[in-house]
Amino acid sequence: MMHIGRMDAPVMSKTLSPNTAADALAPRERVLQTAMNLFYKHGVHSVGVDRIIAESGVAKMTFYRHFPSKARLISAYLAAKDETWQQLVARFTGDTSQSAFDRLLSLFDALEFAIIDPGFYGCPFIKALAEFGPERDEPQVRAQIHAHFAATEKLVNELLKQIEPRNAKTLVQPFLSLITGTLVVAQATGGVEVARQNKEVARMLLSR
Amino acid sequence: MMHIGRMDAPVMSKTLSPNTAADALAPRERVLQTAMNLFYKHGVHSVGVDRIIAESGVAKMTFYRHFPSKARLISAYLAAKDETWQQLVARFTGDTSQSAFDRLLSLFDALEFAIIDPGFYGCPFIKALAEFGPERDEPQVRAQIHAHFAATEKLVNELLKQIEPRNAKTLVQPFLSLITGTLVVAQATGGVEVARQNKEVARMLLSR
DNA sequence: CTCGAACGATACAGACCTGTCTATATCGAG
DNA sequence: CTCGATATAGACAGGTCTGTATCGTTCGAG
Repeated sequence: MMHIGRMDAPVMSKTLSPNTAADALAPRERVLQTAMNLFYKHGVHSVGVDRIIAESGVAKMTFYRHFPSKARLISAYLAAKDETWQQLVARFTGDTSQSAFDRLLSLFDALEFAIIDPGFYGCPFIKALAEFGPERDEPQVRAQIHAHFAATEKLVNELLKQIEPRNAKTLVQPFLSLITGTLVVAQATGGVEVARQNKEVARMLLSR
Repeated sequence: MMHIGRMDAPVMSKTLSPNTAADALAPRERVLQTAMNLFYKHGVHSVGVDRIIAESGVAKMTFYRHFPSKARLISAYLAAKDETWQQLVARFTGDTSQSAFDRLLSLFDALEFAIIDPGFYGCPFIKALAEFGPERDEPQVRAQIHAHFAATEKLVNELLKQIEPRNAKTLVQPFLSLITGTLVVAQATGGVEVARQNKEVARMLLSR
């Protein structure tokens, strides 16, 4: 349920000494890296496997050996994006010696950190939610998307219950709105100041 | 700049008396209606013109007479979505006899009205923003998307300047975050209560 | 050294994509 | 009635999509 990718992990079969520099990665990692960039930038439905295969410099059969279908590659892409996001969140809000108040506010520092990256093009899961509508196909992908939002909701809910147990229920979704809205507004405007401003708004909401 | 669609508007060439009921519309309107539903539900890139032509019961040449390319149809789709949204906003916030405070809060009633519709699948422009990344193609479509967000920002900014002129600048993007976040959270969770909760949050922010 | 697994290169199948073309039918205006 | 505009029906071109198949090569393990 957690790991979508394979476990065999050839990672470094040949080229024991790093050859050139760029293409020294194992084929599976080259494919995944290329897919990460292209899927995130252009959307999963606008990028075909042919392009990923060409730009990753891998044979088609090698691609299909590691990812039996495009849907599996999309799953691996979302799983990797989720993992980096969870690590970022843990880095900013994981210090349990801090107060829940500070930890929740630090979530907006994590947003700013993500947004300030020049390679930021919006939240991958909001974009994936837009590309996979209420169809019945690709249930695996849809499950990953919802799991991501559920995890964020759980974190916010637990922190809010420590801060303001009485108003936690009515504040969870507003905080989720503020978080997702930060990412959408940053994507639409290209600006980065929205994260800091929303952090102050969050502080006000918690300090009534 | 405003109108993307054609002006000729055949609308009712024949069938002066409404024939059956459903397919009594002019071909152009049938195509646009079908495209509205399919594009909004499945995303513009997942739906081909062949399907729109088939489901609208129109000949291919008729389609291409009214919409010289798929991009033009997407433009017409977004223009129509924007028009209905602007009408909804005007209906809820256009009463200038009310206070700017009440008008801005009414915007969240408009959101609730939109979300409560069983055919709600998220904000068409957030979804379009996700499907049209930072590419250089389709500049017309990208311009429409940004014009939509700019219009919302302008409205919020003008209302905020009347309510709290001193803090308007730092509140515009938080309010835009709250608005877009409302739509994303409603899409992701399927719930409708987020609109009301965010309205109360907005009230708190304006009543410090 | 030999065998087998992984990889590269490329051709191929069948479906779908956008957009064009031809031929025909209908209907209102002059 | 005739003409022109608009509609239908459907074939077609050229490209792209996902996924499979074929043929070598490379390289490490036994």
